[in-house]
Amino acid sequence: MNPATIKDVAKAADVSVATVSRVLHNLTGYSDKTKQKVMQAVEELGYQPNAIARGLVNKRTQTIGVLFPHVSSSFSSDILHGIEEIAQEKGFSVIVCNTAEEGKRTMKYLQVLREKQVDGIVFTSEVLKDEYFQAIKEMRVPVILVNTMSQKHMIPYVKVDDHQAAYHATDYLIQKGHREIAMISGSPKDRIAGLPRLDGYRQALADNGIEYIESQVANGDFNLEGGTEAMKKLLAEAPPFTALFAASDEMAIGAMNVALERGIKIPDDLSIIGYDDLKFARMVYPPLTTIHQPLTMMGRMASEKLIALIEEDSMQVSSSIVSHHLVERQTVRSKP
Amino acid sequence: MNPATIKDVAKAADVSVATVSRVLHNLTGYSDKTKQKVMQAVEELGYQPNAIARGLVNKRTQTIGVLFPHVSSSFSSDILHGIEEIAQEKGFSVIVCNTAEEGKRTMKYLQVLREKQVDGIVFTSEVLKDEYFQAIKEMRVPVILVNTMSQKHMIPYVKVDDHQAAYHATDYLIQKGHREIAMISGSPKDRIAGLPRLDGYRQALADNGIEYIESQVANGDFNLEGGTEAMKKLLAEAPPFTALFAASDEMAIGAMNVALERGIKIPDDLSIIGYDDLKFARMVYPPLTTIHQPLTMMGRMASEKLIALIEEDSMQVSSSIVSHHLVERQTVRSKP
DNA sequence: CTGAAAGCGCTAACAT
DNA sequence: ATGTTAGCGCTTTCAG
Repeated sequence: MNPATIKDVAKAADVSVATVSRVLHNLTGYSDKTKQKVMQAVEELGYQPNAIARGLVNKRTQTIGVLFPHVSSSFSSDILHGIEEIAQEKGFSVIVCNTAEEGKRTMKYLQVLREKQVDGIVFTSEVLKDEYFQAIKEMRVPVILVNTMSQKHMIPYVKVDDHQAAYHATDYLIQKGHREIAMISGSPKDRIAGLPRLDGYRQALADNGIEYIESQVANGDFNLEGGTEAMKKLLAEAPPFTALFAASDEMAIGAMNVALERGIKIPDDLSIIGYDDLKFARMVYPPLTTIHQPLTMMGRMASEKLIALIEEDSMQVSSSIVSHHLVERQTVRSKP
Repeated sequence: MNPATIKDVAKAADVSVATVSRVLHNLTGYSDKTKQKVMQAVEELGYQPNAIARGLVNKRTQTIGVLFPHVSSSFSSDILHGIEEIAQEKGFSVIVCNTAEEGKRTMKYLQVLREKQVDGIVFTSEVLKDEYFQAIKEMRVPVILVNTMSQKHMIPYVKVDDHQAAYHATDYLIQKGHREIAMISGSPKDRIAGLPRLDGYRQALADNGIEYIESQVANGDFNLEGGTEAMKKLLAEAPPFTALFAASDEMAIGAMNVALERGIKIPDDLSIIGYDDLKFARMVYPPLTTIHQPLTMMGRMASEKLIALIEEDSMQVSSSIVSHHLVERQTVRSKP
């Protein structure tokens, strides 16, 4: 008693498989009576089409692959959420691929996705190495980049303008009267999220006639521990500062915690602004003022673009810089 | 110039497709020389097997489906992380399915998974309705439940013992000398995570000769806002309490925030213990003492069990109660 | 309006 | 050691 196939339905309805296929796809070319017979047979047998067989002939699997450096971060899961939402709406399934740190498994996953004949790929938060690009190119499926981009290759992406957002954050602090502003950054070697934010910070300082002091910037690797370490270093080695821009919420919170431990009051003694606006930014106390990245929306946009590319297979690129915004909560105050 | 198929390889290597298939699968029955020829052809043509075609004949897709009520929560993504990790190790891909609140899309997704011929299903954090059970049964693939269970049907699950964990949390507070202990719970109608935790709390009180006071329990729906509301209610309506058990970290943090706002010092004036040990539990200040659920590990276990069921198709059930543990951080202190 | 038949790319008997 | 062939379940000409 295997699952019913289209043949079984055809037999039960006493028609040919072609006809069954026709009514199942709402095509023309059958009488109402036939349709009834077929529908009834489908019903009785509990027939469900086999998407694998269909995929084999159509060369379309209605499936997309999404690559993440870490699936368990709040960051990635917000993006995934958006992607999945649109995908399911449009009748696509999504395969998640955790490429692990440094994209160790990226190549392997790209191969799997190829074998599984996915119709498209979303590549997130990682630099698109040439190797990856080649592999994807050989697959002949559309790709879309989220939260990353490639200057070398013309691939559509969806991201915020990191430079601009960092500028915005820093400038906000300056408008609040701060002049001694430290920064906890990502690695400057990170050309996607590290350098641009650092540059945005420097530019904002420069535009406001504030000298950039190298010791006022510490690298925190984007995570909590990095943030606490960087903060300690800043407190020990940097000239005094009244405000701090952290290039990620996690680092901002790490910094807040060492401030709290040392009796530095936030925002009274020190103003802090973060970056990302992850869910927990509003859960800490005081709630963190930060740069909001519309991650779920970015996921949705990426999904939409990708599916458009798949369906029309008009291979024209069109990237989106989505706008960040600054969420004022309670970790920044005007300098008296 | 379509992607090379096994036929192309066969032609290029001047052998039959059967032989190509043989060497590709490391079977026996070909000479070394043939193997060389085939390998070379594969290389030259950049041949990659088509998993869809393979799936059609093997009736195996090497794909599993995972259903979540919300993919974007830290909670779900930790589980997903574990599932994906093992799956990829064992050569399986995972399709994520966000069933949305109240499992609105569950049935629809179950159908998709059936059509896509997944080899197995992980069902998480939601009650398995009869309707779902029937649908899965018809698919004839193994299922495994994570963070939920079914008394009605014998389906293997992986979860912690909520009753016991809640007992543990409450008893810990009692051992620290507290006697007036409030609780912020989930809905008592939630038979998976709501009621058992409430019962565990009550039992611990009872076993220690402490009277259960109904007004000392407020419902918070597991989320931040619920937590703050519940805390406000408790503060307004409950008899004074020196300790609080929140049935989720989010609610605990919501409670902490209102405490902070009202000048209630934690843990000096009030001890708080949470539940889950999500990533941000250690990011708040003071770091939250809580019940740790090994979510990633639970995901791994589920994945492992599921794949075992798929591969041996020994349909024997075997559930796991995984052990929680209490993480002492800084939100609980002994009552003087 | 309907059916027969040729594949889609691959695996697995069954021959040789 | 190697080739031939019959499907897997479905879609889609092409005939009637």
